[in-house]
Amino acid sequence: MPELPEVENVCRGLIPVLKGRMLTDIKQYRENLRYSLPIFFTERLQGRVIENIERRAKYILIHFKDDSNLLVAHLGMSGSFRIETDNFQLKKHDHIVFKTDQGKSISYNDPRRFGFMDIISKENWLSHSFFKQLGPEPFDENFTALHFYEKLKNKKQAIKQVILDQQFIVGVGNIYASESLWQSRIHPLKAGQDLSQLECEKLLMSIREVLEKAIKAGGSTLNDYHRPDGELGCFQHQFKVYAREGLNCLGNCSNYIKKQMLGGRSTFFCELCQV
DNA sequence: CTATCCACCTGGCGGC
DNA sequence: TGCCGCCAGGTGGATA
Repeated sequence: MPELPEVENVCRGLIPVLKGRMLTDIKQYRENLRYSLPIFFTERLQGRVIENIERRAKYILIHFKDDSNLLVAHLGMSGSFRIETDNFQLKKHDHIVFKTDQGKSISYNDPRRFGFMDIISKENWLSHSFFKQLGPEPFDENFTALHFYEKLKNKKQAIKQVILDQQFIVGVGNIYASESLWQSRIHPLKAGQDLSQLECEKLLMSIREVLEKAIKAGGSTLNDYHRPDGELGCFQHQFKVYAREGLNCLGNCSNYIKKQMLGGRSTFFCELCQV
């Protein structure tokens, strides 16, 4: 579910409810999500005042006032937050519930438990194992098409797998990889090192465009993804290729969308439009 | 180094 | 109705 646009929307949805608020009560219903939660997890967050919430790659970072620690959350495949104003009812797969001094409850729900949370030191957080290997943010203006091209030079891997690699560029997941490649008319199986400089420009531009549109649409809702306020994303209605196997290509051709497994992930594309 | 497979989990769907 | 296999937005470890 959560690629960059969804995580970005989650952060934006949490800010109005959490920023400046004190965590007055934290309940933890499991010892572990994907990994073990840190010891004294609830105790360490109790009474903390949230200073800000930001996104790095697909991670959510929660900063506290007068605290040298950072709460880090990753949604995995099925994690979501839900804000309840009153009469909080625990739902299936609610694993952690934060209550604020305004009486709002924010629950972290994650059926598959591929998500995780940790409390890490704020100092040198960038060198923490979560972050030190991450590639550039797609919207980082310092990351240019030329950098993209240079970085691709020795990549024999299929370009779709390259852009899914968070060490190459962060935030692109399985949906937006297929969408960006269709947008830039590049075949997902093309070797990274075979992309021309022009193709790199088109692809980086497409990644930015697709992610930007998806953020504005509130992300994509497949199954049960929702924003913290309960609103659904609607970018799935703008998919050009993802989950459109056998349907007509929306480019200037009369072809249909093909689906192929690549590195264990389904990949959607048009064999005529994408070269 | 790279590439491939697969494990981690639950749930939904289609086929029989 | 039920059972079974397959698939799902991500990441990271083992293996060749």
